[in-house]
Amino acid sequence: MAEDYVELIAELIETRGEARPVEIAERLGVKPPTVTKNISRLKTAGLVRREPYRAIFLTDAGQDLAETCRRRHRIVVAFLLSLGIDEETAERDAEGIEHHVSETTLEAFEKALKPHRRYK
Amino acid sequence: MAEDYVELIAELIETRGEARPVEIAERLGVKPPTVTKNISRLKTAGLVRREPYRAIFLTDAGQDLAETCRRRHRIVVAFLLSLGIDEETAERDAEGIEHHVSETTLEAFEKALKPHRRYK
DNA sequence: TTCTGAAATTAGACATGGCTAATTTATCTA
DNA sequence: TAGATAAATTAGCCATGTCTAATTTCAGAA
Repeated sequence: MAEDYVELIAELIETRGEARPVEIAERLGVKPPTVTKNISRLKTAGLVRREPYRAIFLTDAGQDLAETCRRRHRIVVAFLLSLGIDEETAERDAEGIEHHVSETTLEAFEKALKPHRRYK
Repeated sequence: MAEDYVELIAELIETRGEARPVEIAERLGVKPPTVTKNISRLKTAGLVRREPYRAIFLTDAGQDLAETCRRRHRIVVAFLLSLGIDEETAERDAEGIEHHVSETTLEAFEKALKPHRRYK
């Protein structure tokens, strides 16, 4: 859960300027109360900083995790695309796969990708 | 959960002659009471047939699901191996990945694999 | 500056999947 | 055949992640 949230929060901050529960709920396909509860868990875990009714920010730890997740996501998507899979499927499958890929496998994906230069 | 269970039950029946909770617990890394509870859920779901204190059998639906899962598992493992990943990592990662791979991606894996002929 | 509508939160319920401790059942052996 | 032991089950607890209904807060428009 944490990974999906910090990844999305980082993206929202980048593209929208800030991350709001209502946006997160829409993007993750859950209801706002679920987001509120999960954000407070992330806060307890030291991944986000925030005051009630305000926008959500990532702590340093949160940013690190987000960066790790986004790198994995990028690599997995690029790899699937390099196999000829369509973008929508690649995105959808990567979402599920990225949480289960070891560093070893990720490196193998990168290596298999290198000659193509279709990512980054 | 159901997929992991039926997959393992099918394998145990094949290699051991029968599937017992204690074996399942060991293989999945959970405790026996957890297995009892989950088996009864699988029974409710129509995937297994069984009487208390007896071995576990798959219904037709359970066998179909097991077959589907095992095919996916085989393909994913073979594909990871074909990338040069070691067996242990391939097995471990496949365990997580297989539940998130669409048929489209699975076919892409098979296709990428064909020239190697290292599976089946 | 007040009020209204959207966003967020709280409260409380539910399903899933895990655990420990205690009990029951089945089986094998003495 | 009677006990002992290993397997299985039951009871009851916990954490996670979801929901709906009700309430609170905030911010912009009248």
